[in-house]
Amino acid sequence: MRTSARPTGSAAQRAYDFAKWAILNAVYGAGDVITEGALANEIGVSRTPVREALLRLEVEGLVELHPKKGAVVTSFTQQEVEDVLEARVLVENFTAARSFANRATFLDALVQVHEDMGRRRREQDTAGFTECDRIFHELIVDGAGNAVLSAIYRTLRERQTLFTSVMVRGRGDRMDAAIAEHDRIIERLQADDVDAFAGVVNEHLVWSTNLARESR
Amino acid sequence: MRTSARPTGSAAQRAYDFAKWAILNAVYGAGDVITEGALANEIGVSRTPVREALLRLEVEGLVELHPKKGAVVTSFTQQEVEDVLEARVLVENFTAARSFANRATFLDALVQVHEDMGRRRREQDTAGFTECDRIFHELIVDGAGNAVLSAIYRTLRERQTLFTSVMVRGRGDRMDAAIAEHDRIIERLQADDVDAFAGVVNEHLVWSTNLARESR
DNA sequence: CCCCTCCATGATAGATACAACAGCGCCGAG
DNA sequence: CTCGGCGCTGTTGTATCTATCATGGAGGGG
Repeated sequence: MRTSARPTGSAAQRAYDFAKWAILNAVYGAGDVITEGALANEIGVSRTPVREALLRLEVEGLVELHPKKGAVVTSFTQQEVEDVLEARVLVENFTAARSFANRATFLDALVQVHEDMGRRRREQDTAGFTECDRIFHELIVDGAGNAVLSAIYRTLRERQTLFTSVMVRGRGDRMDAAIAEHDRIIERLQADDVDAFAGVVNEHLVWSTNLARESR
Repeated sequence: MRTSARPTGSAAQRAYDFAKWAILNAVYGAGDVITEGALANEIGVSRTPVREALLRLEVEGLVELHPKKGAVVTSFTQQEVEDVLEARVLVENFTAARSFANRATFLDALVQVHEDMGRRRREQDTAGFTECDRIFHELIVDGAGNAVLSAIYRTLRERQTLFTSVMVRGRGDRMDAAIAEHDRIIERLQADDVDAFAGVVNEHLVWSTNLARESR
C-alpha cells in the first residue's frame, strides 16, 4: 500500500536530485561506475527515469556515459581543471563588473548571507559555510541580470566542487581569509568605485582558484 | 537482410541529429510543439531514443519540456536574445585573445576556410557560406585550447541561429562585409600584435551581433 | 607457459505496454 | 445565451521486456 515515504516530485526528478547529491557529496567518487539498475534500486524507481537523470548529468559534465558500459563519475585531467577554473573566472569577473550597477537589488541579501557565513564559521558548520559562500557568489553573478551566464556559472561551479572535494574543512584560517575577502567585496560595493570593486573580486577569484588547485 | 537504408549510428543519435537539424533549419519554428510520437514516427524509432534526444536539446536550450504537454521549440524574449549575444561575445573575445599565442596551429586552416568562404559567396551558396563562417569562428575559439569554453561557445552559437533565422541570404553586401572583416582578422593574425588582433575581432563581433539583432 | 577463442554474465539500448494526467469540447442546467 | 461540470482523447511518465554488446575468465591449442 506504500502508506509512507511517498516522495514528492516525479520519479525522474528524484533520481536526478539523488544522483547529483550523491556525486557532489562524494558518495560516488571520481572514476566510479554507476549502473542504472543499482541507482534504480537505491531510489526505488525503474531504470527509465534513472536514464533520464544520468543523461542530464552527462550534459552538465558530472558523469560520462560510455555506451553499453555505464556511467562513470567524471574524473578531471589537470588541463580540464584549469579549463573549468578559467571559464569560471571569466564569467564571474564579467558578471561582477556588470552587477555593480545593480548592487542596490542584492546588497541587502549579500550582507545577510555574509553574516550567516560568519555565524557558520564560528559554529564550525563547514557544510553551511560552503553553502553560504556559494550563495554569496551566485548573488553577485545573478546581479548582472544575464540568465544565460548565471546558468553557465552554476554548472561550472558544480563541476569545480567535483575536483575540489574539501576546501575549508578543518581549515579555520581559510574560512577567516574568505570572510575577510568577502568583507572587502561588500565594502567596495558600498563605495562608489566600480574598478575597485572589480579589482577585489578578481583578487578573490585568484585566491579562490589557487585554493581549488591546492585542494585537488 | 536489410540491404538498404540501414542508418548509421545509434537510434538516439539519429533522433538527436534529426531533431536538432529540424529545429536549427526552421522546419520547426519557435513556439511549435513537438510530440514524441510524431518525431518517433518521422525518424522510424520508438519513443525512448526520442525522449533522450529532446532531453539533450532541452539542456542545450533549444526546446522547453513542459510536463504532460510536450516539447516546444524555444522562443526568445528580447532579454534572452541579448543575454545569449552578450555571453557569446564574452567567450569569443576572451578565447580569441588567448588563441593568438597558438595561431600557428590553426592559421593555415583558417586561411583555407576563408578562401572556401569566398568561393561560396561567388557561387551564392548561402548555406555553405554560413557554414564556413561558423568554422572560421570555431577555429579561433578552439585555438585557445579551453575545451570547456569551446563547448559553451558552440551551444551559444546554436541558440543564436535559433533567433536569427536568416542573416545573409540574398544579402551579398553582408557577405562581402563579413569576408572583408575576416580578411582583417587574418591580416592581424599574421602580424605580431595581439592587441590589434583582439581589436578587430571585437569589432567584428559588434558588427555581427548588430546584424543578429536586426535579423530577428 | 602463453595466447587466443569462446562463452557465460551482466550491462545498456531500444521497443512496447500501461497508467496518469492535461486540455478541450460537449451537453445540460439555469 | 452563458456557465459549469464531465468525460473523451491525446500526450507524457513509468515500468517492463527483448536484443545487443562489452567484458572477463575458462579452456584448449601452439
